[in-house]
This record gives sequence, structure tokens and C-alpha cells, in this order.
Amino acid sequence: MSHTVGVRQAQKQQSRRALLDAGLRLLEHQNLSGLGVREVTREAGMSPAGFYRHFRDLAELGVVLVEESLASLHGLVRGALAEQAEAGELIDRTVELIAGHVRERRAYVRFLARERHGGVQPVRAAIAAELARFADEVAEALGAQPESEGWSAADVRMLAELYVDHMVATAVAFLDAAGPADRARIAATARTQLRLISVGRRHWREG
Amino acid sequence: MSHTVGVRQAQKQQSRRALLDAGLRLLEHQNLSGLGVREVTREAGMSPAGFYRHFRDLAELGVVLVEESLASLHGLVRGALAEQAEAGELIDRTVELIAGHVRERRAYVRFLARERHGGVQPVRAAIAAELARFADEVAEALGAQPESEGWSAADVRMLAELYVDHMVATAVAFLDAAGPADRARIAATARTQLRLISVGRRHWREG
DNA sequence: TGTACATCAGTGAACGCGCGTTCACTGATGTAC
DNA sequence: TGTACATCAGTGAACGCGCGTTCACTGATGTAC
Repeated sequence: MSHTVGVRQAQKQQSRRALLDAGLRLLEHQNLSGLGVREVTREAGMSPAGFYRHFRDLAELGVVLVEESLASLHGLVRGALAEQAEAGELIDRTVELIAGHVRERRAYVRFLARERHGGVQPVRAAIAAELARFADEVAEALGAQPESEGWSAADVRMLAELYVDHMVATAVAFLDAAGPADRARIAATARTQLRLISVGRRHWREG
Repeated sequence: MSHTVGVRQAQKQQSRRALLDAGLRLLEHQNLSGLGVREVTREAGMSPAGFYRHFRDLAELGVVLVEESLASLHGLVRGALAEQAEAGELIDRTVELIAGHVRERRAYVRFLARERHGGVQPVRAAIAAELARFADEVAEALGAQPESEGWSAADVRMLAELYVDHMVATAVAFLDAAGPADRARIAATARTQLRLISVGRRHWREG
């Protein structure tokens, strides 16, 4: 019974987690700006006043959710970049990674998609900044590939942005998929689009 | 003084317009699900009860705004497709069209971006259906081009979706542009990305 | 180990407030003759 | 044209309700000796 943290602190963490989870659950079908303190505490099985032991207001809870969402997304991007394979195979793997991520972190992905252009400015800014960082990471990885020889930094960065935009669009499409057949169609479309971009990249110099 | 419509009806139309404009104005900085009836009527200079002479609730007002937004977007898409020019020139014109549309219909574009994944289901469905129709139109136009010879209908459709997604992403980027220099950068990126896709399309067969 | 005091996460009651919606109304516009 | 009645867009008051936030509290956990 090591109590390096203490029972009290552990219980507090648990309550905080319950509030975050309740918020995430409720945000799957509504906007952050439409959420209420009482609504969240009700869902978490806590009295309304208890909320203020953990967060100043709902925007603060929202920002924590953004951080968690982005951490999970970062894992996805790193995973995609770490893959070492032939181009076609890499495309297939990437699309699979996105599909899997949407399946496992559905609520987080939905939250990001919804608040990316939502009504809460600090949350929007955090998401935009983090997507820019993803583009940086992707640009760096692309720049290291032999296919990028002779490309300007700006062109590599442009290509990275195109990939990130496409990843986001694909993830959102998976979110709204109607069923397995629909998911398969979305995956096939995404793969073909990535292949098209890849072809364009290879023939870029010849214009 | 032709009164084919009647003074009373004209005044009612004017009030309705005032409510829609007030809503659109308020929605530039908040979500539809966070908007209030009293808030809208206050902004429109009308008593709260007056709202119900025009709309059942705010979702109904929101759906009308979606229709208006999409009508304006339709004009943009038709404009882009109607252009007859050499590929490079066409890309420049398309990016200019998007930039101009964002400048002139800023509030509508912001509204669409925000509610596309927002918390009001009927509004979301309307936007998704309409974007699919845009993809259909674009696919039809692309299919008629000589460059599409030998392409399957599915591949043409996939290309159209890529273009529509890219248009949306570009419009949203323009929305958040920090200034003229930022706008120029976004335009340059969008042009280069379109050129890349165009190159990929030309060399598709050789894959 | 036991005891006495301190801390503090969570409670339940209370507050004032703005909300959505209804209602009977009013007065300008429309219509019939 | 003038008059008498009908229509109906917009009003202002009223309602009940759930909201965010505060407060003094309680009782389990932590700490000092």
C-alpha cells in the first residue's frame, strides 16, 4: 500500500477524470458553448458546486480536452511517419491508421472537428496551432525523403499541409460514415486521392 | 406604386430579413446552438414574441441561413466551372474566386464552416448533402474534359471530392487569415497544391 | 500505537437572472360594398 | 370616394424554469506529537 500520492489526491484525480469524461461524452452531440456546468456534474454524478474544485469554468475543461485530443492525434501522426515501406503500402497503412484512430478515439475526433471552427476562441486557437505543428512534423519527414530532392522548403511545406488537410478531411468523413460499406468507400477514395497526390509529387519537376 | 405584394407583406419580409441578418451577425462569433431567441430579436430591434410570427424556433432560422449560404456557394462553384481557360490560368482564377467569395460573404462562409460539424443535426445534414451535390457538379464538369478520357466514373468522382475538400479548406484558411500578407501566402499555397493535383491527374495513367 | 487538530473535496441550500414561450392587446393594412 | 369590418404583424407583461455561482457545512484523510 504505497501511498506516494495519498488517498485524497487519488480520489480528487478520479473526480476530475469523471468530469472530463462526462464532458467528452456530452460533447459528442453538442457544442462546447452549449454545454452547462450543471449538465456536466449531473452526468458525472457530482453536485454542481463540486465542479469548481477542479475547473474555473467550462472553457478551462474544454482546453484540457483539447490537450488530450491532440496528444492522442500526435501519436497517430508519429505512427504514420514512423512507417517504413514502399509508397503504395504506406498509403494503405496511413488510411488504416486514420480509420482505427477514429474508431478508438471517436469522441475526441468528433470534439476536435466540432470545436476546430467552434465559438470558443482559445480552443480554436489551440487546435489551429497544433495542426500547424503537425504540418511541421510532416514537412520535416517529407524533406528527409529522397523524392524531395530539389524541392524548395516552401514546396515541401505546402505538400505537408495538403497531406494534413487531407488527413483531417478523411477522419471527419469516417466519423460520419453510415456503415461498413460506407467506411470501405471512404477508405478507397482516400487511398486513391493519396495516390494521385503521390503521382503529382513524382512528376512535379516535369510540370 | 405597384402594390402587387402589399405593404403589409413587404413589411413582414423586411422584419424577417432583419431577424436573419441579426442571426447571421451574431453567428459570426458563436454557435447556432448557443444563440437565443431574445438575443436575436434584441439585435434585430424587435420584441421577443415577434420572432414567432416568422420562425418556429432558432433551428428553423438556421436552416434558412444554410439555404442562403449554399445558394451563394452554388454561384461560386458555377462561376469556377464556367471558366474556359488554360489550366494554370484556371487555377489562378479559381483561387481568386474563393478569396473574393470569402471577402464578400464572410459571415455566410464562417457560418457554414462552424455549423458543418456543429451540434444541430438537420443543419449539418443539409450542409453535407449540398457539398455532395457540389462534388457531383464538379465531377460532371471534369468528366466532360478531354483529360478525363479513360478515367472511370469513380475516379472522376474521387477527383471531384478532392477538389471540393480543397476548396473548403482554402476558404476556411482565408477566413482566419491575419492580414494581406497571410492571404497572399494562403493563395500561393492553394495554387501550388492545385497545380500538384493537376500534375498528378495528367500522369495518372503512368502511375 | 493513539490522540488531537488541520486540511479540503464534495454537499445541499440559496440567490438572483435571463431564458423560451403564451397571451390578450393594438393599431396599421386590407377588403367588401 | 367613403365607410365599416376583418386581418394579422408586432407588443408588453407574465409565467415557470434551469442556469451559474456562493456559502457555510461535514466528514474522511492527513499530520504532528
